[in-house]
Amino acid sequence: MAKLNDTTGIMSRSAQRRQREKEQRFNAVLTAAETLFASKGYHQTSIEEIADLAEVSTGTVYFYFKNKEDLLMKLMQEIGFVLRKWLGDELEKTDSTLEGLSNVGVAFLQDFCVNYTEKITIFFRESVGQSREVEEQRRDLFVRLTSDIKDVVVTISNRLGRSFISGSSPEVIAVCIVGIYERIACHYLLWRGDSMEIMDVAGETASFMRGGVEHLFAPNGK
Amino acid sequence: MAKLNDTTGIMSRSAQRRQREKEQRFNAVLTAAETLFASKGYHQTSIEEIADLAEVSTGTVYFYFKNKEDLLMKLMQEIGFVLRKWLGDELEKTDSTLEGLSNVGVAFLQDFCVNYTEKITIFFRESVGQSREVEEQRRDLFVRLTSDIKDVVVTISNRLGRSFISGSSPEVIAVCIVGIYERIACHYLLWRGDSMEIMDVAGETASFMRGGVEHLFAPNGK
Amino acid sequence: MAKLNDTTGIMSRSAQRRQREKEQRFNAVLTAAETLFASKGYHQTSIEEIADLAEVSTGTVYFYFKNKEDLLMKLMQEIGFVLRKWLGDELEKTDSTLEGLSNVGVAFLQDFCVNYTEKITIFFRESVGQSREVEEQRRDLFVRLTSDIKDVVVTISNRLGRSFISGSSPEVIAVCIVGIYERIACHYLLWRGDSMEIMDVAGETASFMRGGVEHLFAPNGK
Amino acid sequence: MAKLNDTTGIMSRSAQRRQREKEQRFNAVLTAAETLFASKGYHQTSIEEIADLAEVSTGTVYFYFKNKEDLLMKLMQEIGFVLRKWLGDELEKTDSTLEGLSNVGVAFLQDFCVNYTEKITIFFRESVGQSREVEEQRRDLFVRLTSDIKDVVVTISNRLGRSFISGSSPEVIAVCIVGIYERIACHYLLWRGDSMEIMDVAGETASFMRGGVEHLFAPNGK
DNA sequence: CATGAATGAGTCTTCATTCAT
DNA sequence: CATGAATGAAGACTCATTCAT
Repeated sequence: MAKLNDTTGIMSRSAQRRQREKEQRFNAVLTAAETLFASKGYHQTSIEEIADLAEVSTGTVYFYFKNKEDLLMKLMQEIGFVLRKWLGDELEKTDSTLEGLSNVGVAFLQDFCVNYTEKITIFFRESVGQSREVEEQRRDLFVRLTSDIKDVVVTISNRLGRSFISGSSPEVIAVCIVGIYERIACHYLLWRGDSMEIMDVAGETASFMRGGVEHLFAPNGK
Repeated sequence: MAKLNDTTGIMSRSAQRRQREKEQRFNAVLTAAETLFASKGYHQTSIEEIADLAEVSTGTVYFYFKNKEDLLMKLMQEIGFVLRKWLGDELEKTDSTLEGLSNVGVAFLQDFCVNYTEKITIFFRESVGQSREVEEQRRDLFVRLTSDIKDVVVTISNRLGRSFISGSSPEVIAVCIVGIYERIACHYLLWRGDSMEIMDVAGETASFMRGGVEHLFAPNGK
Repeated sequence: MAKLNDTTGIMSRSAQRRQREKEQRFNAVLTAAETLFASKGYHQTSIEEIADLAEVSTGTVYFYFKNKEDLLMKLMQEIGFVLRKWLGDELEKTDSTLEGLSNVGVAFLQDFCVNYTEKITIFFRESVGQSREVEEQRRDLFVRLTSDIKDVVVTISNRLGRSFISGSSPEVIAVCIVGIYERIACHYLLWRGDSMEIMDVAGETASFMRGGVEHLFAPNGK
Repeated sequence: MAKLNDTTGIMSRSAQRRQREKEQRFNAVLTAAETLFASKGYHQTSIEEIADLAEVSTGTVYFYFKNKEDLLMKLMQEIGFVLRKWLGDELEKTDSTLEGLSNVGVAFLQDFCVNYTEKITIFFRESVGQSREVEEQRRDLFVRLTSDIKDVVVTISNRLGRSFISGSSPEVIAVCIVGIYERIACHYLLWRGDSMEIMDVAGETASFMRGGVEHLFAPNGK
């Protein structure tokens, strides 16, 4: 996962072990924070609780993270990394068709959200309305995701030989898609806590998305 | 706006005035909280700051509101009231057509969000990830809005003599619509802070929405 | 009971009524305070609660009493008055014999404490450890009661033609007696809350007291 | 005195020192609280004052004690421990005679009260009429002391081959004794603040007590 | 006189952060 | 490096008291 100091030089065995232990500690703290932030909320979680769960001291937390906010920032980075990695992989599997995009949407709800509920919770709930820095990073991640999706949408349109009704369409589409999946996930997974239901609605959600995208294609030719 | 004690009995003039002043104070505090929560954030705002801005003492704040959380709850109530009132009025103006729904979407971004940016900010950002009670109320409001929209969608489909691909479609549609408008508002208004841009994208957003809705109509078979 | 302004002059009927109402209000507040102080404790009782129970406003409380402490002071005065009145009456009934003193002791536990539990609670518990003024008044009442008892003890000894082993004996005896009855009341009534038990031990307590007094008589030498 | 964590395992020297310092801090805070509670009163003493006197920060007070009430509770524990330890030691010195009991009574006033005036003040004054928990602990201590004394009284009677006029006599006697010494201490030491006088009355108090006890012995008849 | 809304000083309490060992 | 005790600024909240009506 995350690397702390990528001092990829020659190292003695013991130095390697120490290096490994450091990374383990770093990840232990990060994981503990993820668990607690998701279940109790960012403000309701104290550094001491995180340290306890990670089986380290509070001081150690501050060795790896500048402060509580930094912990959340690093967590967001990790979440962003995992999410975009997943999205990239999924998108690659597709053949740049609307069908493929639909499949990714279904997979997002049925696979990603179900398996990474904590990450989703932090991204969609706990990181909201915190400090300016966190908000900025949150926005960045959203922008990047939007951009990823926009690119796919553009690719799809090219492949189909279609254009959009305006230059801003791809972005609007991407933002809409992100909004749809955010709220569907919140509504059916975080609030209703029902991973059955989300399976059911995944298909319809994808249909809705597809309909939206198609509706912004410019009238087809001639 | 908000009424405190609607003791609409016989009252002396002076009693009426005092009653009025009480309501004014209540609203002054609520408005101050709205302003500060929206600009600085809920946690970054202290009761003292709210009191100062409302030109009352901290004690007065606690006379009208049980505690800080209660202030946020009452604020959410007010926001919910205004938002649903606005939505209800707008929806009524439409003739239960997709065209009408699109217009409401446009108006939401171009009118409501621009004129009530603070309310939008609190609803979409500052009320997120707070205590269980606040989260519950937030969810309630979302559910109610979703329900409002679902009803319209059903009405439209009836009027068109069309049905949906599944029984859950109207709800999925409503959730998607809410998600779209939430994120579009956040993206273009709260983050970019550009009320020009939101004017531009309002139309395309409405188109996307319309496409999504239509795509969940069952094939219009004979 | 307590008089507020003893303006015993000529008064119009309405003035008399108003006077009466004032006294009623004064007593209502005092009684409410007594009830609440005894049941919830002095510090746990707010002026507002007292006002509510007395069915007046907080402002009215402050019209009759300088402040919260004054309320406790006046309450102590009332308690002191009732207690010393009762004691005086009871002692008068006796014929200045040890037997008579014993009877008073029994009556104190069986009658007074049972009928005036709230007053006892405030005197023995709630008035303890408050401000300097209250503590002083408490001490004064104790001193007065001690003095009352000392006088009786001296009278009894005179009547018996006996003297004490030292000049300070009567006072020591009185203080001991007060201590005995205070703790017996606390132990069996306030803590065990059992008014049955206190009936049982009243006799033995009186015996103990009697034995103590007699033991401080100087040897009945020629 | 008080031990915090009696981890009597193997410890490095420095760990031992740190452990010792922790206990010292704990005791410093406890002692500061004792001093201030006794002199200014529980409610009139703020945590900040205690921290100042103990030369620590307010945070440190909360590191060792859950809250202000806990501080009082722990103080009461300590007082109870010291008092019962002293009483146990003194009673052991006696040969279970009334004479011995009298001596303990004298020593209580002349030694204990004079040397531990603050503890006495808190036990007899400042811990009264606080929260339910504190009152409960206070009662517990009283009950325990009463029980200790009851046991001695029973032992004495056995040794003398005498019985009491009723089964409840030993307890009544014990409660009376506790009451006597409580009030004598308050009257002469806390109120008059005269440690001379208490020396004088100690003997007579003991005589009174002795007379009381003897008077509850059943007639020594054949 | 009675009312009850307004006041604001006073406290407890939390907890992120630091740093000596 | 890890530890965890110590720090202290910050803030929520209470409630006795006042005073305009």
